[in-house]
Amino acid sequence: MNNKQNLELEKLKQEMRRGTIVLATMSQLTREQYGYSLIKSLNEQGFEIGQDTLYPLLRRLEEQQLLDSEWRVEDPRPRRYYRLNDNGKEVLRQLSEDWRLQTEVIRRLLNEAE
Amino acid sequence: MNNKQNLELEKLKQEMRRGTIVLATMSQLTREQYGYSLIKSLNEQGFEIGQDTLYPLLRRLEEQQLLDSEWRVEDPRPRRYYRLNDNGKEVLRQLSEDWRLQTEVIRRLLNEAE
DNA sequence: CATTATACTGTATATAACACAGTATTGTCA
DNA sequence: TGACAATACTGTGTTATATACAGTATAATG
Repeated sequence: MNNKQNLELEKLKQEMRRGTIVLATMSQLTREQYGYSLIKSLNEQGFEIGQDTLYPLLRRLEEQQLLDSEWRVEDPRPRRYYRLNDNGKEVLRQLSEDWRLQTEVIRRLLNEAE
Repeated sequence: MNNKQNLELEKLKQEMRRGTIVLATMSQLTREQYGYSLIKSLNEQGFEIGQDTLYPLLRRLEEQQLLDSEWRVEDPRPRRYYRLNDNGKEVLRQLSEDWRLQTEVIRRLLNEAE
């Protein structure tokens, strides 16, 4: 596999991860977190995500009224805390359900391919 | 859940499916298929995909030299047949592996969220 | 012979991940 | 004490891709 092909492969993998980013992020926001801790936490658990991706996503989720955020200045350093609201929790439930169904479909497709 | 929120939810689900489209499509192309049969086959197995999505994808995969295609005019009707080449099969293998790892990570994240 | 299913091609658009740049504060350790 | 790494964001592109929309044309079916 040459260099260009490897690059294409990486792009395809990235594209695959793309769809899961919202789900992975929301899954961690049933309890309150701030951006940096969220990145660390996801990375430690094997889900790679950078600032470049997370912060815009958080703002978008807030626009869509799925989470609430709040500045906290009492902390050792000012931080913005994020947490799913009821709306967001319901959406997370539904996305999780959809995810389960969808992965089952893919699992079958892949098995068949072998 | 009001109308606007439902729309947002559908958009998020769609976004989730997005990443799986290449994988699902490629999984069916270890054996030769033409576009229309591919759409039918995927839909029957629970994976929704339309012409709008599939044909541009097939053209892209061919550009990336992951599949070969060929017009067949002897058929009752002219059809373009698609099939993964060796390159594509290798990419499918690697994507499948990545998918397995990735879904395992998400599974853990979701369990933890409950 | 009208309608439905089949089987594509081509162009346009919206969205979201990611890139890149910038700002500023808090440990830490030599 | 002063440099450096880690922390903790904001703002503005760029690019790739799914999807929308439009169009073309043939085969089967009742």
